[in-house]
Amino acid sequence: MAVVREERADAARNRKAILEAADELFATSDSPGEVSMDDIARAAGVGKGTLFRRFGDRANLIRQVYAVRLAPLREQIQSGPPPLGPDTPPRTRVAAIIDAIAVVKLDNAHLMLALEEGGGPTSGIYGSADYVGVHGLLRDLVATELGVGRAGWVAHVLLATVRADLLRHVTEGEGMSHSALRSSLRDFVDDTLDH
Amino acid sequence: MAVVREERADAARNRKAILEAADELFATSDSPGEVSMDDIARAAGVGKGTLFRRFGDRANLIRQVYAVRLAPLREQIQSGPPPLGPDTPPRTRVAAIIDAIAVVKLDNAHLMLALEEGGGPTSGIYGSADYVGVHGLLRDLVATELGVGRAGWVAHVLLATVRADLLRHVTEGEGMSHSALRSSLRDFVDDTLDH
DNA sequence: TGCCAAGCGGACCAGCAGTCCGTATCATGC
DNA sequence: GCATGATACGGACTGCTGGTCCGCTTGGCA
Repeated sequence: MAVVREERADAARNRKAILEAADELFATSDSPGEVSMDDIARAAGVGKGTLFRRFGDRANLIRQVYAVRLAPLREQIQSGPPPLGPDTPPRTRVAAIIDAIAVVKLDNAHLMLALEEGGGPTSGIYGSADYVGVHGLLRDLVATELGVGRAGWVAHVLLATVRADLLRHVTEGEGMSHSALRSSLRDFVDDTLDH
Repeated sequence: MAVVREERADAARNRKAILEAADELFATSDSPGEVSMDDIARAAGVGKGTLFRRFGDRANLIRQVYAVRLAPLREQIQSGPPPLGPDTPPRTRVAAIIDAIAVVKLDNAHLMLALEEGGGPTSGIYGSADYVGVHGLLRDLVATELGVGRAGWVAHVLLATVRADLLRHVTEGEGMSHSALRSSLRDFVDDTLDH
């Protein structure tokens, strides 16, 4: 077993600076597509080489920023208290998870757009570990209500319902309030699980 | 009233060649993102300037190709016989429309991906006339079943359900057959309209 | 303090969408 | 059939992108 090399201090500092700069830029830019890697490097006070050395490519950088923002939610779902944590009746938990995802995406709209737009060339969001993970969990939860046959598909539909661009269109384009949206979403989840 | 200038013969010929070449390239390429405008110009036997003169930019070219492929469906919905045409009970019609959209997207998977990926920088699919149109129609149809309050949101959800990347993931990634997918979709639409 | 793996940065590259303009072609009036 | 001006053509060109490369610097260990 090889000893895992400790990350050098300057490397760690730069990683942090890059993640923060990227988060800031994605959060403030109107369209995430127009944030370039050079912009991020400059904002982080770092050379472009460093940026690519740390993160490999743009898609991965975006995923990492996203992972930071998503960590608390993942934590809550994996081992937090009800209604998100494991100690919750399936139906309630599904509703809570969908609601929580919606909230995170509404709060981090720009970043989530960046992820869903440029997250991967061929793969898209559906290939990401995050999607697969949450889909699997929802599938299992839904299966206890509707049976395994329909669960996989229903879980996809539930997640399609909280896609960042849809949420943005409904709130910014149609002017629906966040609370009205969340309530529609809740009704929809309820109805969907009623069969 | 100014007489509308007739399109010159060579211009018309080139437009057709470009649309056909683009359709072909998007249909055969694995990832639509890797089809460049130069590729299309070359395949159409036309200079790049011509291509941009006709279509303005990439997003618009994709929309035009898409419009050609979608024309028959739009026609059917606007004035065809049941179950797609206007002379159909709302519930049946909604199901038929969603199913027909799914079929078109499954049959033209690559092109639809191109549209949804690169259809517009900020706007995305939700800004497109096609989306707005079909959403409006579905909203009205759904309203007769569920009331106007929920109709707008439900129409969005129904359409989110037939997004090209989701359909692709479920069929190619998870290996679901087209018929199984369509049947899941039909069940889902039924259930959704049952409230 | 000396050493060297690890890390750094920015010049560099290939490829992209989109522009520009000198040249060629079409349609029309005669 | 021909002259003529509007229309369209094409490909060199621009500016910018994501990503690579490599000579130089730095951090951490002995």
